[in-house]
Amino acid sequence: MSSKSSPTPAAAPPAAPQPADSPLDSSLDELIGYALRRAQLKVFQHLVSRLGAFDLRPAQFTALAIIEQNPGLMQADLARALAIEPPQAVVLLNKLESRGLAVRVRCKPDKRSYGIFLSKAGETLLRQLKEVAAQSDLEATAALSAEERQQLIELLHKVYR
Amino acid sequence: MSSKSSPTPAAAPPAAPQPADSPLDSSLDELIGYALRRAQLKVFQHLVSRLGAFDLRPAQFTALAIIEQNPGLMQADLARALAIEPPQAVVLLNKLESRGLAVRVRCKPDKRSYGIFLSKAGETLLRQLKEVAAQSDLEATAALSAEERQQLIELLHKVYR
DNA sequence: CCGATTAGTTAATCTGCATAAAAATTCTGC
DNA sequence: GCAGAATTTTTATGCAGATTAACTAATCGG
Repeated sequence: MSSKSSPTPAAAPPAAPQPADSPLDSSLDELIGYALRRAQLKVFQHLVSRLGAFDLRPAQFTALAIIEQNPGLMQADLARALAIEPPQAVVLLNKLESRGLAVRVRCKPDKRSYGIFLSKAGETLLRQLKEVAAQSDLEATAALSAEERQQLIELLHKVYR
Repeated sequence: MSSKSSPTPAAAPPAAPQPADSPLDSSLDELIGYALRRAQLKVFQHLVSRLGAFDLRPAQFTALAIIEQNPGLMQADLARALAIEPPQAVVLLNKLESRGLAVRVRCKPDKRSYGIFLSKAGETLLRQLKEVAAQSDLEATAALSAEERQQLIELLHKVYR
């Protein structure tokens, strides 16, 4: 009986696993990382579907918001703020610029770098997007009270700050 | 004045944006989705580096934990629990099986499906992995007290349940 | 027994993301 | 002021993860 070719199963077949997808984990439920991943996935997907109406991805919305708060910043700064590599900032900005939402301006004494700004259209759209994002947030976290939302935000800030 | 070829910048160049990466956002800080994404990224990357010592990815660890809790489950069930598509479950299981951590057993009356089980080695390794994951969790959320961790977990469960 | 359905697999494709190298410009030491 | 190092952006390449479509094998319903 020790001549099994494959590793020996460690438990006997209990016939039917429950087909529901909710109680399939258990030891994982104690892990913050696991809960974070699942919650983030849900909220993110909700936002993706909402931004889809504008043909935008979350990172592009984030980029617009960062540019608004830091007009004239350089691409390398934007990349760092988005936690992406510079080459990705290029394609992201290309998209935003080709859609007329942001502009690269050669204005510094240093002619290697650009200053990045929102266009008027970008500013206008961003105002809408902020509302959309805020609402998406509320909807995706409908199970929470306003108080709990505030608690959650503060705890999350503590984690990544 | 209306003859600009590119979209008009909406703000004047304020010379130097602060190079720090911390205070680059602001309206984003009110969004739960944004905070979730950043916190999740941090905790996830921490776990990735810890599991790297075992040449495992987080999804593989999660799969092992799910198999342990649901011995004999079918691949389709596993895919649903992991929120991945069946073809991905195939490559994931191939890896686990080739490393001798899990086994597919044709045992059901239905000879199309497999029952999936942990091997002895898989059970042993999983015990270690759980400790590693729990510790990684603690380290990545070192800014929180035990109480705050419990609060955070409960809030996150409310969001994705 | 035969068509329709289901579980698993394979293959082709796509995407996001990272790394490396290239091009243009600025800075530094002498 | 000039050669070489450093910096900002861009281009090119490659890779891991994921999705889709098509294929095989087995079950189910009449």
